[in-house]
Amino acid sequence: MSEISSLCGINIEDKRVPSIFSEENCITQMDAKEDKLKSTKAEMGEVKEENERLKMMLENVEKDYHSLKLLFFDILNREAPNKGVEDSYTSPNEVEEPKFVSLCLGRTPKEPKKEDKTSNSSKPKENEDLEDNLKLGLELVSDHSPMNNSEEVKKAERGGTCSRNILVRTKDSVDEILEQIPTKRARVCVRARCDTPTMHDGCQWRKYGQKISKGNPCPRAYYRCTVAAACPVRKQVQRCAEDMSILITTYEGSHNHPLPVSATAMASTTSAAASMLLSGSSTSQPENRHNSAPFGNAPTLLNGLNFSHFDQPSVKQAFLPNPASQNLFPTITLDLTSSSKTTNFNRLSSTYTSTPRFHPLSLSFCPPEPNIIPSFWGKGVPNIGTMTVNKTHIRPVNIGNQFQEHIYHNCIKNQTPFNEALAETLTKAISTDPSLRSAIAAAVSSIGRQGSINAKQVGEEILGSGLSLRLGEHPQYPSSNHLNQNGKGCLAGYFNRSSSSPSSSSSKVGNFMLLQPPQPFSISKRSTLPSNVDPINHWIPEIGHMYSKTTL
DNA sequence: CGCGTTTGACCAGCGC
DNA sequence: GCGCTGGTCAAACGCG
Repeated sequence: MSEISSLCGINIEDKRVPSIFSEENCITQMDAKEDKLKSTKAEMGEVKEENERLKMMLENVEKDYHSLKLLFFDILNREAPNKGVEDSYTSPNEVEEPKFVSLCLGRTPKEPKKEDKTSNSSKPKENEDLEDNLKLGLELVSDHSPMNNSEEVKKAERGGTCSRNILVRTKDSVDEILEQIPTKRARVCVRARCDTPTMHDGCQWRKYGQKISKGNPCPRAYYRCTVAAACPVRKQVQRCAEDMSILITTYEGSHNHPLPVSATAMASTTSAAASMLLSGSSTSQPENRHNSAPFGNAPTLLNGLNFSHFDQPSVKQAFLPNPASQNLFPTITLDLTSSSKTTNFNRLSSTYTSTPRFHPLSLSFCPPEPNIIPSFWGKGVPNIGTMTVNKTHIRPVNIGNQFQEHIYHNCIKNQTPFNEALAETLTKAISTDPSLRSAIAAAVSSIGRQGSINAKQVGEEILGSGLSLRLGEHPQYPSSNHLNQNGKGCLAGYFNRSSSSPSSSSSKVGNFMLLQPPQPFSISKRSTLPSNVDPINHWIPEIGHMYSKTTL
């Protein structure tokens, strides 16, 4: 009763209750309040149900998160021995599918500077770094930690936080490990021919600064992503001093927001490149350093792409607009130009004298020698797709990918022409490496945009015309060897195959949408990984990672 | 007037 | 410690 009375807002005992309040009025009001109470209770019930549902969802998410963690470390544990093994290649039929691909380009705020301050006053020495990398890489195999924790942290910080190595070594503490994952911050440098001040990559950028950097008369512009308020992604844009038509765009960080479809191509490119970098940059084996070609940093063929691994102390950074600062971060360069020759690596390499903490990777689509391999992009389109073949550049480099070795072994063991080996390997690479697929897709998309050609059109041209991308048979190609000229092709065949799969995240055949990275899927979807999710690419938006795993 | 760009100042890291 | 350099900030400016 007291409850009801209180609900009426009337204090029955209150002597000040006006006499005009008749009992009838009070009862009417009480009825109204009771109705209100009932409705409130009903609402509370609904809220409780909703709460229960949310709890269940949270539990599912936590379960999923836990299982993913377990899976993650299971993969790491299985992958660790392979990484260190001298020859991880088994057989063409046993090409290991990529377990997962991290697309995190470094989500952490600008912690390195602070950490550097507090970690160790002693300055890093390149040899130490190299040794550190080597040590850490070996520890991946041995799972043995000769260093104490503080040393470990110092080394990690000085060496650029090789989080993956730390991961393996401290796998007992999963949460602690996961916290360290984002500490490795990668940069992706994209070189592309572009007439406009900046490359159109689909994102919204706000310029916040411009500087004249040393060694380049062209100013460097600094941009922030403005798609989301707190997006940490930044990019630096600078014209190449050697060739003003080349625009060097360096991306840093990962978007913390859904990307526009038009932006996913470049984002996936940089992410894929960064994932390659992060997955392999720390596991260079010493023999690679010593057995390198005289070029040393000669681009090595990986997945049919020119992949330079600058892992020699003498090798300086190339193509990087800000060599000094970028040493703080692992950097991968995607060369989407066609003019740069292999020699550029040498020439530019000597331009900079700083010692990289990280050994930048260059993912080049350019021919080291002209006319040595068919380029397969059409005229009028920036020729970024020139697959390069040059035997002298082939050497197995353990950068976390077996494809290169695959090619190598195909050539050596099977006595097959390199080009055929490449064709076979590339096909397999594309079919098994989602990051590569994404990179190629994005590259093609960006071609379309840069060349004022609709990417969709390009894709349709390529896919719809039944292409002939027989990479190994360049004599069949005329000088230009454009992919979209005629014929049928491995790439097209693959893309068509992949797109025809009902489980593919994007289903448009003959449209380059199919090459876009999978759209972020919701938590509820992630918890069960339904069949309509791309079984290869799983985008985890919350942590900015793309997991590529067929059996997640 | 709002938004984006420009540009000089400031700060931090690094090498000498 | 000092100077150089890269990166960032923020006020001024310009444009629609």
